[in-house]
Amino acid sequence: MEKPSPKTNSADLLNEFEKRGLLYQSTPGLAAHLAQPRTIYCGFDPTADSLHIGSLVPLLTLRRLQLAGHRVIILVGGATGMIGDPSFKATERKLLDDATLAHNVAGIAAQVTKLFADVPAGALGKPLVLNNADWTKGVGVLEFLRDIGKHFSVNQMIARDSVKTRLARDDVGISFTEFSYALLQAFDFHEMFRDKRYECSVQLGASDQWGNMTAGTELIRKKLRGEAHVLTLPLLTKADGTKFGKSESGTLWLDAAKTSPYAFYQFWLNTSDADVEKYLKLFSFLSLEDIENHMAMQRRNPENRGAQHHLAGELTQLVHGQDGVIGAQRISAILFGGSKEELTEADLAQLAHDGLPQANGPAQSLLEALILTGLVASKREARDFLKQGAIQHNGVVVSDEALELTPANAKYGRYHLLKRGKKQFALLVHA
RNA sequence: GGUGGGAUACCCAAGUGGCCAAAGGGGACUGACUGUAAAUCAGUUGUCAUCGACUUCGAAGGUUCGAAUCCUUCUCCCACCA
Repeated sequence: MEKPSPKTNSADLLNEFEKRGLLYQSTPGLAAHLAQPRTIYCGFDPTADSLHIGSLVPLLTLRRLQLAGHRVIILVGGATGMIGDPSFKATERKLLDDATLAHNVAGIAAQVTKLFADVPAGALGKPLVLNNADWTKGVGVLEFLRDIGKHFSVNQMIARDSVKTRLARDDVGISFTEFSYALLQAFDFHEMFRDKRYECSVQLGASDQWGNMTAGTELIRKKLRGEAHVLTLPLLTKADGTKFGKSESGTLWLDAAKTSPYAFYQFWLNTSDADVEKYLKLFSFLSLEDIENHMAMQRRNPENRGAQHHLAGELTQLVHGQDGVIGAQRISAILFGGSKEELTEADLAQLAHDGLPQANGPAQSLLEALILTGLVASKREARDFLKQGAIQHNGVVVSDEALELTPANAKYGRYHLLKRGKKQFALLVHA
């Protein structure tokens, strides 16, 4: 990794970023540059039709910048997505076909548009969502190699750490296609810098993008004699060393249809004590003073998990809106509040309505119901869980796989609340 | 085009005729303890079933009583050379 450059502390905003742990590296002179309203962009690769929480730090940092009076561009990589970024990746990327790519670009564009809908326009205007395919598609190969490729030194490119990972391995290599990714990304920056509609002069990205990003500032300097800057965000880590952003159910998407607001809320609520302060600083819009207050209370009464509650509430609000938070909190209160025996019919109807994993069906065996609701992957696994005492039916541990779930033993003649392990719930509802 | 190497379960990786549903590690999950935390300890981790059966080691054929392991063809990947 290239060494972090000296950081200026002349601008409050960057100062704040640094205190929050949002600033990893930046180009010299960034603080002075940001003294005036600027346009700042960050790119997102359309590897799926929704972004996931891994993209939340850059997205929210863009939000901070827009709120501070700058204008931000969310760039969806319709063009670069065809290539795949090799930075620090162990193996060659899978290429996506055109239809998938178009679908993904559209999905992400809609998503970020919604996410920034409530942000006010600054001196330069409202946030923009762009697709780099718009200016990349029409460029010919010869033109590109001649005008852009000429400015890149292969010697420098292969010296980068982000590429070395791949060059060093003896079982995989790197294709020229992937190797070219940095050129395309630099070209994007160059185009948005040059275009009078954007005059984008700053790029934001994760720390693993440093090489690709500075390739852009170099290109702008050489070709346009322009001044452009970059700043990178630290890679998010967890205190116990495991990977951030995964839960039992897999990737946490920002799309409510892929990850329910309830599951999203629960993810943040389950943040460990060791990580919650860091997350509040990175993700929440609370001031540093307020965060310190939360943490003081947290240290006095860690079992209340006040900091986690705030984190979960604020982020669910940002991503899923008021309705999302209310639903998620309601389900959480019902499921983790009192005894399951006390659930009212309205509670259960609410759970079903708020998107708890559920299935509708006639009377059937417990084993079948577990599979139908998706709580278990196979009968084999279901028997395992039953044997281990990990399955509850309406609040009671059950171990008989043949137990018939009928309207007779359902709550209010309709609802079977099933639980696997400590936190996985699902409903079987009779029509 | 030439030479050599490789493809094993979620991932990494051992295995080179039967003792292989396949070592080991990671990850994940479950139980205990707790605060829906962390750490720790114990267990589970191909599918279906009562013993047991079935499918799986890049793909398709073949040899054999028996194949992840041997043979043939094919697909894909990598390195070096031209």
